[in-house]
Amino acid sequence: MPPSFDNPRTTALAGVPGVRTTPRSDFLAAASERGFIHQCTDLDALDARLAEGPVLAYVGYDCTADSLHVGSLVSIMLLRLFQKCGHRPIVLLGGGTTRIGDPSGKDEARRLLSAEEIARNMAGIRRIFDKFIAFGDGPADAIFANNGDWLDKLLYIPLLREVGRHFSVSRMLSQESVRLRLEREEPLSFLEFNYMILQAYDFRELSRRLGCELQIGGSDQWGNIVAGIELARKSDGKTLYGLTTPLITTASGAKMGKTAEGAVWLNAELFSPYQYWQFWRNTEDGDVGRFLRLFTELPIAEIKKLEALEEAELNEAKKILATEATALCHGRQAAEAAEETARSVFEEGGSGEELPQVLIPRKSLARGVAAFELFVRAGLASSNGEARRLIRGGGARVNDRLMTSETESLSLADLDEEGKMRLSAGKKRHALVRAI
RNA sequence: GGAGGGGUUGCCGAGCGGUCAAAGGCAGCAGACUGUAAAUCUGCCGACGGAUGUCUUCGUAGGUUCGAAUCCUACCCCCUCCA
Repeated sequence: MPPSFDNPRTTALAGVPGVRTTPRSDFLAAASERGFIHQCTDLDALDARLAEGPVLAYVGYDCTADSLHVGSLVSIMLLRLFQKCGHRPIVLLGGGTTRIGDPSGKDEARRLLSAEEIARNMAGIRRIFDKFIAFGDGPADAIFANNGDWLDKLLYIPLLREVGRHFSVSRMLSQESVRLRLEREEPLSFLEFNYMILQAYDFRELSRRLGCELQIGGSDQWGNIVAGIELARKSDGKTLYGLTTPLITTASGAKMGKTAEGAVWLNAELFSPYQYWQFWRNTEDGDVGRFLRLFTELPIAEIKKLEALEEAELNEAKKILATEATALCHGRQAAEAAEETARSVFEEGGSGEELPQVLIPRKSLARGVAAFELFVRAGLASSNGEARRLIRGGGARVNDRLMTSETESLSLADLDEEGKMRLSAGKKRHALVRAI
């Protein structure tokens, strides 16, 4: 009996209650050991297939922003692992699907993006992958694909006749992404409703063009992935596989990836290596082991030692997590520089070179600049009002001196011997002001 | 097409002629406590170079009124039921 659409056969994992299988393939063994696997359409069969020889797998990323954030990192790390195990990853950029908008996990439709925005976003996203995955023409080199290459050319009537007939509306309505929206009485346009069909089409297309057999995605992609598997089975008689990664939340239940600065982006221009390092350094205690497994490549034995550290000792493990994760995304050198800055700032009360900097003309500084304005310029507050409140609330410091008046102005006299001053918003967020 | 319900500050959600920059919750920021953690408690949480001040905000555009998120008109969008 083939896996049903709504409730596919999910095989229990080694190490998870209800053990049935110990994966034989390197990839599944490592992926499950490190906590990457949430659900699989047929774990035993996939395992057997992976053990036979190299497989192609894809993950799709829509181009809704000019960078990806840590939410996507789980699947990126899993693709990286996949490649390291001798298989071939395909990174599918959603040049076509981004024009539709995936309703999965969203309460409302996104604003429609223009072709120019999508192209710009795609370029930004593409750069990220070069850091994590090796692309090229070799047998294990990864491939970039753009679903705009085929989706943009589709014709409506032929699509309906050829693909539409394989889709049952009642099944589509029962998909979580659709059902939740309807249950909440939130709007769901026909445009968005079609997203799953196009994603299914992508999977079949990649299987036809490149021989792709596996789609990996976040747990919210389950329905879309299964739809593709069903389509390929019905129209091509092929067996494809789906594997989802868990949604990563913090130990206290929050969705991971939000900080004072907003989303944790993977592009250095949007989120500096130092900020990135800080993000990982501030991991909750209960998440350290899990994050080390997912977001670093340290051997499991070492991770077990690190996560066993207690209380304040655990901070050492967090530093290793931060440096290793940052090294993967921004390079070892940037990671070590960030670590050094953090050491200087937090352990010596100094100021490191990696802190965000603002340059202020010497002239205006000579005249005196309102402190709240400098806080805004330094990115420590998003409006003058917010900066004022920060000062009023006793959270603002200049060179470690607590600011007491929100109208205080800062001048050349506040610069140190090196011609800089350090602004702090709370204990963790710092920036340097330099005169030019 | 018809009938009904609805669009409120990042989100959820009260308000239904003045006391409303708009209750409450969540998220966020800061303080205390700590370990750059969590939990907890406290304060802040539209913008504006100090304001019992000004401006912008309650789907959009008009209107009534001394005064509108609250009333009226038109329009846009969403939901439910009927056709």
